[in-house]
Parts: sequence; C-alpha cells; structure tokens
Amino acid sequence: MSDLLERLRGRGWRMTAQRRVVAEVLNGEHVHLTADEVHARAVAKLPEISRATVYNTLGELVSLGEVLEVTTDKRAKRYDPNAHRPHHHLVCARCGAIRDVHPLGNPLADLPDTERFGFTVSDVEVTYRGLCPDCAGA
Amino acid sequence: MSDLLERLRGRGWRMTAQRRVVAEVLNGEHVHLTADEVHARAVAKLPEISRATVYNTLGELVSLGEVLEVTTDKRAKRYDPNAHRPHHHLVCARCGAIRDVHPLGNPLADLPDTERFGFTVSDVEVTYRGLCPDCAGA
DNA sequence: GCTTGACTTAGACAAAGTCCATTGTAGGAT
DNA sequence: ATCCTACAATGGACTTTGTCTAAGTCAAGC
Repeated sequence: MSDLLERLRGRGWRMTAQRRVVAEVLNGEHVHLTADEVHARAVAKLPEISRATVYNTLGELVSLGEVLEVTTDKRAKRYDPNAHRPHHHLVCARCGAIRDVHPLGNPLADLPDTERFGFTVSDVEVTYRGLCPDCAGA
Repeated sequence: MSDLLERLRGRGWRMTAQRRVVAEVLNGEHVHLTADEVHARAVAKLPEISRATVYNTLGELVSLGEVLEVTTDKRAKRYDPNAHRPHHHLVCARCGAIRDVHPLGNPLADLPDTERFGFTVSDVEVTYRGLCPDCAGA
C-alpha cells in the first residue's frame, strides 16, 4: 500500500491528505467501488473532502494506470485497484456483484487481422454475466 | 425490416406510429445509436414523439431480444439492432467509433469452473479497444 | 362506432459526472 | 523557519442520461 503512495510520489505526484485518503480507500478493500462509494469512505476519514476532488483523483489514478475503470452496468463507473495483474470480470445480472476472473487463452489473439478494420487494437475487456449463487438460489 | 414489425405484431405488440418509427430508425442504419440519437432521428419522422416513449420502446425491444444494449463507454448506452447474430465490439478509444467483430473461439468456454465461483454464467461480452485508422493516423 | 386498457406525453425528478472561480497548501527556495 | 507560487481542493452550478407520473390519446376487438 505504501508501495502505491511511493510510486505516486516518485512520479511527481504532489501528496495531499485528500489524495492519500483516496489511495488508501482503494487499497484497503479488494472490491470494486463506485465513485460515490469511494467518496463515502473517504469522507469517513477526512470529512471535508469534496466530490469533485474524489473524481479528479480517481481520474488521475486511472491515467497513471494505477487503477482500472470498469463500466459493467449502465449506472456508475467502478474503480478496480487491481490494475497490475490483467484480469476480467464476472457480474451478477441481478444484484451487480462483481468478481475478478482469469479466463484461459488470450482474447486479444482471437481477433483475426481481417476483423480489425485497420484499428490498432491495444486492449480487450471481457465481461461474463450470469447469476451469483445467492440470486440463482432464491 | 417489415420482418421486425411482423414479429413484433405476432407477439401481441400493439402497433403505434411511435413504435413503428423507432423500429424503422434502428433497422435503417447499421450503426450503434444512443437513445438520444434514436430520439433525434425519430423526431425527424414524427415530430411529436417524446423522449419517454423512445426510452420505453427501446427497453421493450431489448426485453424482447430484438435489440442489444451495448455499454462501451461511460456515457450513454447504445442500441445494436444486429441481435440475431452473436458478435462483439471494437471501439476506438478516441472518437468512440464502433465496429461489430467476430473473434475466433468461444470465450464462454474459456472460463474454467474454478473461476466461476458458483455463478450461473449465461453470457459474455467482449470489447476490444484501440485506435481507428483515422485517429491513429492523425 | 364504441369501449377499454394499453400507449404516449410533457415535464418534474434523480443520479452520475463535469466545470469553474475561488481559496488553500505542499514543497522548493531563501 | 518562513515565504512563494504553482498546483490542488472546494462547493455549487450545470450537464447529461435516464426514470417516473398523472393525465390525455388511440389501436384493436366487439
């Protein structure tokens, strides 16, 4: 965790109480939080922090490649701190629960040149959908 | 196209001018429109149509399986009329252009049981990201 | 041509996110 | 240790996307 703060400082990130709190929130839990949830947890540690700052900071962390933005549903973006090991997501269609998963194979290699239409393809995002045990059982 | 209208009528869909116009807009162009774009095109054909009706109708078409909802970016949902041939999407990270693509293999089979966490996995959505020729060239 | 219940409408509302002018402050310079 | 200043934070207005509701309208069956 201080790894993250160290890395950021090394890249010339100006360290402020707000940024530290946001980074701590993301590192503290291995879940996929919405911006609002990050804000709520940040407020618990630093009551004066504003929504705009949380959005700004999240945006910077994404630009720096420290955090992934995940848009699994139409609602809010979610932020995934597990940016250094490539992985994909499994989402419950009913309750929205998200798990990180590691499929076999390399989906990037599965897109033939004839299907690339001249694009420079750099990334692939796989989202599995289904029902989690709780929602399927009920 | 009248195929679509026929199918819908066969399923007990009450046919109205508004619904016809929305269905025509989706069938008319092989692009991925946002709800607002659908509304704009629908207004061109039927000026009195309201936003709520477009949203309702799109939602019904999705429920009926005639149209796919695609959420490639954080902005608006897009609607893909090409629901009867399974496919995935290639998105330009800069301009947002979308192409339908057909990767090799079956990503659903690439998720081992040990990575399913008890979920009933029913669907998979693959989004390739990169730069389109225009954006990469510039 | 009626009737009826499903459909449509306009506009208020809500949620998620962005923008901007102002105020505050981290960290280097002195 | 103190000062400076560029960068960061604030908060509130604003935008975008989508949902809801009460009242009016109309497609389809009789």
